[in-house]
This record gives sequence, C-alpha cells and structure tokens, in this order.
Amino acid sequence: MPELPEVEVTRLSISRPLERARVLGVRVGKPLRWPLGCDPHSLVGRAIGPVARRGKYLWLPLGPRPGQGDSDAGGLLLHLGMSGSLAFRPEHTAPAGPLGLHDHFELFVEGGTGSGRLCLHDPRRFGAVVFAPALDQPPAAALLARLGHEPFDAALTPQSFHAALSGRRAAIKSVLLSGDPVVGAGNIYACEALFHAGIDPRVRADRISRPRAARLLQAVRDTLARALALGGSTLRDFSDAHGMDGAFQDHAAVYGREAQPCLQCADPVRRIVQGQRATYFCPRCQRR
DNA sequence: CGGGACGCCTGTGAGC
DNA sequence: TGCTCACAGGCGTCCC
Repeated sequence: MPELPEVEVTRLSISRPLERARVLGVRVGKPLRWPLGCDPHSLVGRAIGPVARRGKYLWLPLGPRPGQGDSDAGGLLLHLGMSGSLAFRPEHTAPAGPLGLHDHFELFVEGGTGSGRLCLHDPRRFGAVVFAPALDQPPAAALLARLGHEPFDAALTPQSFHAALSGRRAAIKSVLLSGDPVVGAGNIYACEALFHAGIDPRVRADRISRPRAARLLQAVRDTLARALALGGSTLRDFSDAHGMDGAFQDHAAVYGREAQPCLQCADPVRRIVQGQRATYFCPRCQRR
C-alpha cells in the first residue's frame, strides 16, 4: 500500500503526538524485514526529534540515552512495506502483555500533547524498523543510498528528468517503479501518472521525448500531490495514525479498473503485467 | 551495469 | 461449506 503520499500522511499524523516526546517503553512483536539492530530497552529515555521522510522511509531522530553524550544519539528508520501502518493511541499508562496479532513494534511515549503508544501494524511484515546512529551511517545509509530525487525537489527539472530517462531501455512504468529518476510513485501512482501524461506504460523510457518527459514529471507531481491532499489511498486497511482513511482510491482513473470504461474515452481499461506487477492503462488515451 | 525474476509474509476473494 | 490458487500498496538480492 504505502507509497509516498501514504508515508507522508503518516508522517504528518504522528508529528504532533510526538512533539517534545520521550520514549518510556518499547515492545516488539514478530521479526520484521530486518533486525532492529539494537537492544529495544536501549531506546528508553531518549528524546524524540522531528519526524522526517526520505522516499518511502520515515526517520525518527532519537537523542542520546540519559547521562550519555550527543555521540550516543541515533534514530529509527521505518518502512511500511506493503501492508504497514502506524497508529498513535493515547494511553495514560504503558500497556502490558502481548501486542496485537500483527502489531510488531511499539513505542510508549510521553509527549507535549500527553502520553500514548505509537504502534506499527504490519500483517505481511515486509516493513522494517532499524536503529542507526545517523541517516548517513550504516545500516540506514545503505538503504537510502540509491534513492532517486524527491518528487518535489527543485533540483529535479524536466531537463534532468528527461536525461535520467534517456539512459534506460526498460519500460517507463518499470523505470518509475524503480525509484531511480524519482522516488515515491509506487504501483498505483505510477499507473495514474502515466494515464494523466497520456503515455503508454510499455514505452521504453529512453524513447520518451523531452516534452513528454516534462508532461510525465508534472503528472507524477500532480498525482502525488492530489493523493496527499486526499489522505492517500485506502485499498484494504491503510489509515493515518488516528485511523483516518484515505480517499484517493475513489479518484483513480485506471488503477484497479480493469474492463471498466476509461473516464476520458469510455474504452475499456486494460490490465497487463510488467515486471511481475499489474499495470492498468487506457490503450486509446495512452500513446507510444 | 541494466534488467528482470525471486523471495520475504499473511490475508482475501474468486472459482471449483 | 471448504479447499486451492492467484493476487495484493515494496524492495533488496541474485543471476543473466
């Protein structure tokens, strides 16, 4: 589920409850994609800093343990994988006993807006929570090293985007999913952006002209911004930290609409498979 | 080095 | 009703 808009919606929804917060307790469930990389108890007592996002990763800065110097600081790199979501639930006292069936990591915190627990719910456990001393230190650095530009980074221009596509012979849909030229568009938003740009997802990336690359970049930005404004997409169970569902799924032009009429031309939307992933597009509105 | 397949997990819905 | 199978929002790793 979680593509960039859902991760950003999550970031925004946990920012307030975590303001000036401190970790009072930690509980862990089943293993996630990678080991936490530290003793969970070593997180207790640390101050939580402003939550940041890079691509689909969240970064939760943590101050040093009580009595330790600044060099003891670190943070948690979080990824929601395919089925992850974060929930913040106000609680007066630290919950005890086992976590919920699919709750695999929980911080009990005391913050400026009161105490509560921040819980990662992830049935498929493709998500991750990893401790690192800093974003540019292992193991965080390696995970972020190969990410492309943030979609709204001013350094990403139609020219540089076109140049990035020109070296890739793979289908444009696959190149968007790779997160190489630009991060954030997953399967839903890559399909939607290509529809709004009028580009056939099977076109080789290096065969896209400059004007069409410019249109695609704009479509990626517009699609992600619209999804963010709508609270993301809730296909099955995604919601923000307060349980609010997204609404973008009701505004998708092609994603999940196989055989239904195209909203522009009424021809049936097609579903194909590219790189083991479903692609939805309109063969009439999206040209080679 | 680019490109594509695999595997990590569990839940759900369709079809028989 | 109950079983089996295909498929689901991501992405690091491996092999060609």
